[in-house]
Amino acid sequence: MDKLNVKIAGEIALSEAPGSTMKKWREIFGITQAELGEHLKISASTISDYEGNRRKSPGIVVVHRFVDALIALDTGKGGSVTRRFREQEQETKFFEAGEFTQAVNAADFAKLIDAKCVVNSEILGQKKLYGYTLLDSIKVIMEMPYTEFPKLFGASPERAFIFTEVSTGRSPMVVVRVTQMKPSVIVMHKLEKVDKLAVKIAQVEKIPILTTKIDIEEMKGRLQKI
Amino acid sequence: MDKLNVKIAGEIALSEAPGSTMKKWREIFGITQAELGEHLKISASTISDYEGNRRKSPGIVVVHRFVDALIALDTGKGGSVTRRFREQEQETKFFEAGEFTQAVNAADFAKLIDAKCVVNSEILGQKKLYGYTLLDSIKVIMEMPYTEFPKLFGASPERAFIFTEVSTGRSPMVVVRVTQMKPSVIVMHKLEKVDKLAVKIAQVEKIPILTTKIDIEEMKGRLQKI
DNA sequence: ACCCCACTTCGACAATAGCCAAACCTCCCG
DNA sequence: CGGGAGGTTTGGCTATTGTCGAAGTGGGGT
Repeated sequence: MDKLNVKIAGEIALSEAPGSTMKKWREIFGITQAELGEHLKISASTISDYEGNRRKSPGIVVVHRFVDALIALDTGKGGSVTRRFREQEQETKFFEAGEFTQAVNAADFAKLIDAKCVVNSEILGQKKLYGYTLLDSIKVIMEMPYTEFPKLFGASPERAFIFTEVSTGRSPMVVVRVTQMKPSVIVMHKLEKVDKLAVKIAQVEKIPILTTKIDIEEMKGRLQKI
Repeated sequence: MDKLNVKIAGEIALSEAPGSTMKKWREIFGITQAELGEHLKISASTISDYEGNRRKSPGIVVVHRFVDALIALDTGKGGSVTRRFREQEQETKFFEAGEFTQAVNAADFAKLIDAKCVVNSEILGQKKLYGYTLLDSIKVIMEMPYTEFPKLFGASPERAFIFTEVSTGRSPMVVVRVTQMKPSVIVMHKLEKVDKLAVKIAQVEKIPILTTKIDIEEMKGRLQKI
């Protein structure tokens, strides 16, 4: 059952003037009484009766059909309203952080996620991780306001940054270079060969770079088990 | 209108078997038909009629009363169920963030919320604020998962952290000291005298501390106007 | 001025909700 | 075993809902 549907239905059901609430939602969806009536196979005047609060306690079946009709008609038109509400619901998520309950050695971490160390492998074993942050590199770079950057650290800066949607791996490293964010380890998801500048940055910053090809959900699952 | 109420009402309204859903919720609340009936001044058998789905489309007024009764009865018993759901549903409710549309000087900000600067007042005028974060200090320390910390920053780290429910002000400052969160200004709500260690931390971190006694809702109102 | 569209208002009527009381189940427990 | 607590079932009565169509209102647009 969809959250938006439940919300609309709930609002109508708890309203002192259910009809007015129905009207509000119909208008939000930009649907005319006639359209609605046609879809529901009832006359437009019936809709108006409801919206005018002629029925003080419409049955929930009416409410149910009403809500479904709004969604269905909206979907038929491209679903713009529905989409807007769904988007509103989920706060823009640029990243996902997780913490480990105990320190994890970076080399063990690499094994866990089937990763290969492509840069600075000699210092990998020295790094400890207390958590990880999964980031969509495109989104981080293109959409995330720079003021959000400090957020990426989560509880501890001693963590792995796992970049997804990387092409050459250069941009993520540039970001690491020019900002305060200095993770212990960087994982590039599904990266073929690492950009030269990226390698240089990693060396200067003394951050090992790992690459892995396992599925993201699979990876999250494995990390959760720590 | 409360979210939990809307959710229950919405679920009932959209259910194929509304009575069963009503029953489910009554049981979740651990209320007997008799209790419910008494509260609603209808017979228990009527409740059973509904729960047995004898009415295919109960009116929303019935649903409304039903939901209200559940909440009221639960509240009368201490509100444990209600509380549990609220906690479950809003993990992010540890804090409330707001952004200003323009930079605000910290000294002006202090005036706006009737605050007095008790530490580092000489640098107050140098600080700029782009937003604020209201936090319940007890909750933040006791209940907030580490992974939520980064969210506190909102759009910009140059903001005021307004701690409510403070006793001496020491713990919030310790948190600031040991984590990455370094706001521009810290406001302690209704704090009598500031703890000595807190003062020291503030000096080390160069963060002014303000205190104010105005009502929180009043404060939110004033901040919204910026 | 005229018309169309979106919407409102209202009388009518069959179908259903809303409610009760009384009888009936079913555990659980001393 | 006996009884009480919690729940279900059913017939029955009245108040409302669910629905229509016809007639009416008001704001554009041409």
